[in-house]
Amino acid sequence: MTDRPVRVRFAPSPTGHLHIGGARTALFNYLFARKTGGQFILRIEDTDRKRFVPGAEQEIIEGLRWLGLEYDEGPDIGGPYRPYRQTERLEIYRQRAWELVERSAAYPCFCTPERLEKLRQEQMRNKQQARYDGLCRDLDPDVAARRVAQGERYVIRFKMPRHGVTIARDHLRGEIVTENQYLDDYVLLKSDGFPTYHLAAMVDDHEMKITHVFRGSEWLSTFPLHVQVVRAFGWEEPVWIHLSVFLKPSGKGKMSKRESAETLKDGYSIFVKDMKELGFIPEGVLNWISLMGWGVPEDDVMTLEKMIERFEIDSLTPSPAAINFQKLDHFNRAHIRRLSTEDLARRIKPYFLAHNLAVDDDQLLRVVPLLRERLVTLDDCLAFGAFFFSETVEPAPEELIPKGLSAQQAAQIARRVYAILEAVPDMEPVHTEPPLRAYVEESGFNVNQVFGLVRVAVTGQRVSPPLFESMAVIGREKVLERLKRAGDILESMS
RNA sequence: GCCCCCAUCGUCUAGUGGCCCAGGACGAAGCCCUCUCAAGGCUUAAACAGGGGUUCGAGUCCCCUUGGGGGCACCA
Repeated sequence: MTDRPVRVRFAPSPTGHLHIGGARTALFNYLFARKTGGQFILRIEDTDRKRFVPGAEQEIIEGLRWLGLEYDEGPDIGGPYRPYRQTERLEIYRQRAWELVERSAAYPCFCTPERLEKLRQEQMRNKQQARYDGLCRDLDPDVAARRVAQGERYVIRFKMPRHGVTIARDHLRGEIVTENQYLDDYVLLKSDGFPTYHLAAMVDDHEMKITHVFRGSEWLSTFPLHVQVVRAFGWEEPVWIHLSVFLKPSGKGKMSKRESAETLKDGYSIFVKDMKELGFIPEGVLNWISLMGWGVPEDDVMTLEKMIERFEIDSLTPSPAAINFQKLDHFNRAHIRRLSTEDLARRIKPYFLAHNLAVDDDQLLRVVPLLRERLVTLDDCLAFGAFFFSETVEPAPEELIPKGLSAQQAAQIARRVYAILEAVPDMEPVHTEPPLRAYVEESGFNVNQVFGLVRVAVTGQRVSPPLFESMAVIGREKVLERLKRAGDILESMS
């Protein structure tokens, strides 16, 4: 059926933040489009006025842009099938709904919400499945038309076959057979004139010539309906691909609002908008979400290009996947490590600037190689390397004293190291390391004691990038200054 | 309650009837390297949910049970 050029779409509703589940749906759409040379479309499904969140559309667009998932048609860039916002297509849905009425595949329903609520209560009480009882289903079409003309409030319902079965085909699961008796006469057009998803999405997918529908498996339960609607119109069906859902890290259920908020405390998030601030890079996030619900044989650290190359809809998996933030860390770190020096420098510079550190670009370029393999998230650059750019460091006095030594011995080491480094032509490791190692030898202290002290003295911290390389970047003046200061502190303690 | 979907190491997964005493990755443990922290290298522990079939042969096909998930709206 897919001799048509591939056209796929990501169709979120602007009702909240763009989360990783949505991002992954967008990713798979994107990968498939790029893989096949087809088009990737962004469509905004904003027909629910009650849940509409102002700004949500913008957040979706920004999120996709940040991730690098460029679309070919969309509300902000237009395209041959515009508009791409459903509230701007209301007339189309209204006409299509009535087209179905004319084909006797749908009917106007005048039942009030109150009556439906009562009906539902009663069915629940009798432990029956809650569904429409079909009161308006067999109304005379002329009578119905007259009532509509008179301005009575109505919805349009789909006339679901009462008997037989509906066979729908999901690409990952095969045929899904549902007995029609369990299906309902779903509302297609609401009384406010807005369509429901069931109508709008089917109409748009058809009009926009969508060939493959990637969507969350929460749509599986209404899948038979959608297939029925498409068939009632006599349209060609797209290939349906229902993606697995994301479960919380424990694997028990989906993440709640509260749980989502709490992950932020641990430095993680399921919302794309938070990722940048948490120091994650698009490459890492993309790689992470791509591997939930997609089985790649080997070498799973991939760039977008690599993903496009390897993407196959047949290797998508239907089972739910638990979110694992440790993997986010892993992929983020792996991709940071792959960044060029210039690129990484550009990305971490803002973090230093935000902390009022004067960043010299040449110096930054020398810092990056020392930091690169130590960063899990971009903001780790501060914990690891703020001392490179700060005027002074504030070592904790007790940390200056190596294990097993007295303050006096420590002071002696600091003074001696100062003297050795002062005598050396520059701070390059070839000049600093040999004499200091020689000193370790003759002094009888061990490397950890001596280098540890120097590390705390010049970096202000116990953990840092390699000492000698770091000193070379810090520069002679600051190194000596900091060593002197450490010596002073230690002397005052002894 | 009813309907639908899913089911391999803790997690993400490979596996499409014999190549599997089940492979990779994350995480864990240990060793090596080492100026700290990382990175890197090597090694180890760790799974076919249970029960019935089908078959010469089942992780792979069928059924049941169990577990998990989703849905039962004039929300998407």
